[in-house]
Amino acid sequence: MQKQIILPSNTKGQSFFDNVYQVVRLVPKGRVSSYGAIAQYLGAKGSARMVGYAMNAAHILTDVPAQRVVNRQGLLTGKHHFSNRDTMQKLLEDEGVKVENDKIVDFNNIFWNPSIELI
DNA sequence: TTCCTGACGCTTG
DNA sequence: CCAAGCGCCAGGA
Repeated sequence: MQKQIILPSNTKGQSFFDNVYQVVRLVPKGRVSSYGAIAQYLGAKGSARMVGYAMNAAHILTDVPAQRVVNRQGLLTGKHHFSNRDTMQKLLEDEGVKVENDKIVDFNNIFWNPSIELI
């Protein structure tokens, strides 16, 4: 039921950012993804920065779970962009994701890769 | 239009 | 293991 399909061809006309938001919205609760994985899924392999930049803009949107997107090491690199320094961690832990020292515990196990999870 | 700035990631030393 | 360098490219000034 979580498996949804995002057609790249359907993103035509939309900005790269909107594309990113769609993927982020599909990250299941209790799971996390990475900037690079999302970028790769969108066909912008070396443009993980763009995903991060998109998250910065997503700050104003309420339906984009930006806390579920971290860097490839599982570090909460974007925590400073939330209202409070610990908001990101709090949101994650509230979803059952353990965070220790700004890093997601057992990151490899709860990592959600759109290129694999989405068809 | 050009210049600058990034919530990144990989390679090297 | 840690640090630095480079590539990536969409927006805003």
